[in-house]
Amino acid sequence: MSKKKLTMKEIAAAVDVSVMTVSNVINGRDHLVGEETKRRVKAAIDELGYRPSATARALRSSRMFSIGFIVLYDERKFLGDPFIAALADGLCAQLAEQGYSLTIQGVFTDELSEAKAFRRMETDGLCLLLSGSQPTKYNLRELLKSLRQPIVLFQEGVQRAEPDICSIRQDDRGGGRLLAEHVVSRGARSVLVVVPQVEWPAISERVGGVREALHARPGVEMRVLVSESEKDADVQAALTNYLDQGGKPDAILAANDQMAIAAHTVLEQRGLTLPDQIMLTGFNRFNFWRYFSPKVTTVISPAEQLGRTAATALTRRIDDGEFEDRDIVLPVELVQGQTT
Amino acid sequence: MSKKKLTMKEIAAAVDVSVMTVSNVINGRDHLVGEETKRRVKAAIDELGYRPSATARALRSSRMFSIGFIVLYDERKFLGDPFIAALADGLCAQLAEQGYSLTIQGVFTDELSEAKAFRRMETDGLCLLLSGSQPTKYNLRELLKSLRQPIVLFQEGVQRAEPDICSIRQDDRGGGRLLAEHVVSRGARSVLVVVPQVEWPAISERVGGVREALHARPGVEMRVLVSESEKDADVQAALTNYLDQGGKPDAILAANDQMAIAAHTVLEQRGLTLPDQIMLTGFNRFNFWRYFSPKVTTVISPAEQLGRTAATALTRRIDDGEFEDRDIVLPVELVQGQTT
DNA sequence: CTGAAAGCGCTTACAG
DNA sequence: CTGAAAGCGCTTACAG
Repeated sequence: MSKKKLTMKEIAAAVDVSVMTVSNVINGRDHLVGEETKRRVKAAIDELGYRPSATARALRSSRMFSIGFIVLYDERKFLGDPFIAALADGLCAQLAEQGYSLTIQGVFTDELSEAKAFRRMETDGLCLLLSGSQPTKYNLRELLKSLRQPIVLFQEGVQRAEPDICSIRQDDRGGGRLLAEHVVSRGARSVLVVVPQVEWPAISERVGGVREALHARPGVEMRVLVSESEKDADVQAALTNYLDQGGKPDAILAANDQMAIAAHTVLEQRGLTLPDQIMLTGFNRFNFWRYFSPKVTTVISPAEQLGRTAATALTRRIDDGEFEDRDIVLPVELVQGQTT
Repeated sequence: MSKKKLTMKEIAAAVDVSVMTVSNVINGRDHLVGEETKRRVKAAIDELGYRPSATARALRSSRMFSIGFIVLYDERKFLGDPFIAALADGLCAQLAEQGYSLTIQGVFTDELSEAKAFRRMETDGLCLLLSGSQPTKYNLRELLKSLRQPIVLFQEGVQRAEPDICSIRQDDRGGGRLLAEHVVSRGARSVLVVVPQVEWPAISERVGGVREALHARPGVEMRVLVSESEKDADVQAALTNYLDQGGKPDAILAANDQMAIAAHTVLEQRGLTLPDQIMLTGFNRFNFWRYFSPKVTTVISPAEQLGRTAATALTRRIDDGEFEDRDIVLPVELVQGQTT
């Protein structure tokens, strides 16, 4: 194996053709190269172990074959969050299949203003998972437009007149509907929805779905309990307070599995038996779900599939010049556990 | 905001200096630029919203400011695995701080031979998490050498005479020792270590640590139970079989938390109470750990810190030309749960 | 089907 | 302290 880095020039010299021809062979422009020449060039490439410089290609053709994934987060979780990890996993797997690589970047919400992260990214497209309050998000939108890259936004609502942004999300509304119908069909007449204070679009959708389903059932009462955050202690404090004040829901629909599990501790302490005296549901069924007993009735998040879908949508967009579909919603599925 | 992409040329023209001077300002070569010139260049950059092309810089200087993370895996887990996710998280966070980006790539063990993943990577350094059997790993080593990039290997033993490979791992041996000493100090006289058949170096180390600690305690018996895989069903089958044949360990030390939790089901079915009749320990304490009851005594994995350490080691290596330390071991910490 | 020339946007290595 | 020239390794746009 030689010391120096090989270039097209060396290959061209070895086969005695021009670099142009080598380039054509490498890029599969078969109609521009003779059968025999092609064979000889390929042989030389294999033999000498040449690999093209992606950097040089990128500089000249402004195609990077690389997608960026930027995650905005408040707390210390990022890839520790199972949703984010699953998204990244799906993205990575699908992009690899299409010959793209994935560059990941976590950005703290308050560092956003500098937006160094974005500016450094030299990619053909960007995937974004936002978080934080709406005003921050608004500034972000402005920023995104200035990047002139196709963008996939995860778990956000449809975009207005922004043609180069594609929204990909799971059917949170449908999930809310499924869960509400499920507990009602099992006898619930009063439902308590527990949500964190921060307004994630996904969570609003879930609540919206519950409301929609219950509208069709005039006899069923729905209340919303807002906990300060999605942390266990906050959820438990809010629920304890609610029950102390005489609240007696037939079913508690938590905004996600973690919150449902936190709520379960309170119910257990009070000696409430599930599902007889009270029902409980979560949302998402990530990996940790199976370690908790009882198994909480929940809805399966297609998180990895969201990532794969994003990869496909973006690479198509890069090839075709526009997004085929700018609002993609993936279905969720109810899983009955032991709590309903 | 202009349509066309800005280059250094435009900035240079705007301030009426040469591109060379703009380049010097951007790269902080302050001794080469006058105070006043520098100020004016910076003003123009801000005003016009110029950002340098990382690609062009990379082509010319062969510095990518990018690190690759390649994960070899057999099963469908990749970033779904909490260890991998934590590693990636730490890497990403620390690299971002140092102005580097992270490119992630998952590679199936059996696709390794093609090694396309590696060849495509244009990075300044590589982090690797291997898996699979030893022979595969051996081929890999050969491959790594041919890449001519500094490499960090996670959770592998020290490398022989390979100067540009740095091993970073947690103190699995020490963790094994801690757990063994702990159960012995609480009265265990016979210890059963449960490991999966696949030989991960990290797991061999854990077993080695247990053996080491028990050597110092002549009265204590140690046995090793090999389960076909680390899957729940396999662990449970192996343990059931062992107990059926009359095995009566005082303590079961599982190779990790998942396996400990799987084992717990078997102990529970048999009506064994923990920790009185039998003790149980795991390893790693990832996020899911807290969802299981009882809390299993375990050891905290510094996984995220391993990632951060890798980032620091690699960027230093890139700047200094060689690794400062080629075998870095991070400490683990015992957490007593309710099972010992 | 094949190739010589120009250039992507920077940095290196010089000369002033 | 400042700048003109060359070149990193490819692809684009042409001419034959």
